[in-house]
Amino acid sequence: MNEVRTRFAPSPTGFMHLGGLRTALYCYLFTRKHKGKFILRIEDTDQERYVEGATEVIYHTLRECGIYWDEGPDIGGPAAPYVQSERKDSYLPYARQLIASGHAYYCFCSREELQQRRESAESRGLTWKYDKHCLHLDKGEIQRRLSAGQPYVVRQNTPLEGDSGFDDLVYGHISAPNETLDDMVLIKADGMPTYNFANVIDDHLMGITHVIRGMEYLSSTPKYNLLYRALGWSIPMYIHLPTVMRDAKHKLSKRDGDAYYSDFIKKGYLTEALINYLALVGWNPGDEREFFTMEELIEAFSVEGLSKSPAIFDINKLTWFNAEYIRRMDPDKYLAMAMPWFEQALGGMKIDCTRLAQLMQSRTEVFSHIPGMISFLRERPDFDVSLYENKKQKSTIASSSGALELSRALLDSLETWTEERIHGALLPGIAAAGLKNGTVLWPLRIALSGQLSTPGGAIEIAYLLGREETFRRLDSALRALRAQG
RNA sequence: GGCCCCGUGGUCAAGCGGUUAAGACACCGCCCUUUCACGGCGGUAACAGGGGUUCGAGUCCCCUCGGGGUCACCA
Repeated sequence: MNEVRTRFAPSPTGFMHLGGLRTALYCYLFTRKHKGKFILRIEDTDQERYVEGATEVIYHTLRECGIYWDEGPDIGGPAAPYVQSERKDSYLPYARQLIASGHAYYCFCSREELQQRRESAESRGLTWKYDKHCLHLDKGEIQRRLSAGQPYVVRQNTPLEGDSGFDDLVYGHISAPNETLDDMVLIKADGMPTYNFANVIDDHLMGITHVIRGMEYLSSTPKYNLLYRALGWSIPMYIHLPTVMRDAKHKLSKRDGDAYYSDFIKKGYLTEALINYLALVGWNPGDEREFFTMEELIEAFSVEGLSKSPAIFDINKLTWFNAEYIRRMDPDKYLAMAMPWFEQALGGMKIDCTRLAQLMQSRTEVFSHIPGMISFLRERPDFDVSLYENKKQKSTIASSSGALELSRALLDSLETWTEERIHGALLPGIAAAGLKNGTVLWPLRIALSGQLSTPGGAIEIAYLLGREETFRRLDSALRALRAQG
């Protein structure tokens, strides 16, 4: 069997979209699995859509994700160049060859004429398809217009009879009656090839054996196959991928503002978690495994595991993956990654960040959630005394005053402010008073934090806050309670 | 609208003619516990509908419905 060669062919029109990233991932996994060559090709035949710097974004996003190409614009290769705009002279000869063999023809219809005829057809309830008007121009007429410099495009001459159905590795047999196929434009008036044409030519010239792409190309594939045959080339294998959806009705789109790789990274999602999750949207390994390194994905990947139906991107599940990856992270790495978020929430506050990180690691789902979870350390929010009420802890607003006074008295004698000492002062004292731990520690935590749930309990928070701030908050809470009662 | 594709719980998704129809996320409950989170245990919840074929259908066929894609001198 010949070597597997695949390609990922994005357009440099913006940031890396998650749908595109998943396509690149599957393409990469398939290729590595089969020990083939993965090629990166930049499709920039549309000058107007070119975005400065977009190519670089593609490069570093892929590399950051652990997707490496064997041939590409920046590293070269036997089929160079790998940027379509640099290959523009190579398409026209093939178009001419197709014209000569009758598989394509010059078309001089202007956009206005086309629009008119299309509208006319549609108003009569007919489905518009290019009417092959220019196919019937005689040679002399064509030559005359050409020499007169009249603008033209080159169109594919699709047959009116027969069938161009083909077999897709994921979707199985796709039927395609030729009569439904339109004569698509191959060469635009500016001399540049259309995406459709350039794709076929480049895939062949680059020796692509397996075309892996989104299923939006499923219905144009028959036309591509006609081109391959007309040129006498062998048709690649096709692996079309189901769409990644935002919800049942919409695909994940750039407009949502939530679809770019960089958006997720900014929010504090980990690349590994994102890749792991993305791999599972539209593919399953056939067993119960959920956590995969890139190596394991390569090992497990198979076309049989690919699904045909569109899959909704579930931010919930991604977040769960992210939280799992964070929990499994080396504590030092967690501290390093969490630090900027700690600083954002705490400003210049002096605090034991190592301890804070220990408390936060199992509670962090997404890094951007951190500031909201710990900002109470910097400034205690105003809170309602009803927070002191907790049935299970036998804590009431009435009992809380006493609990706080007791806490204050027990802590007052402490000189060394460590968790161990705080614990050692508080718990025996609570026991001696004949109270339940929660009855004292619940209100204490509320008084110190001003909120129902916190990372860590009363002792940890008192420690993090430091002696001075702990007493300041205790006293303020006591005052509020007295004012109340 | 024409053509193409898809249709198992809220979501991802096993299942490839015979299963009590897995598992994961989410949700709910219980346990652990000074809150929350983690962890442990348990629970609610699905074959879009209708016809066939078959001893037997989520699995095969047809129709209906629902959804997506595509019909550009965009890629």
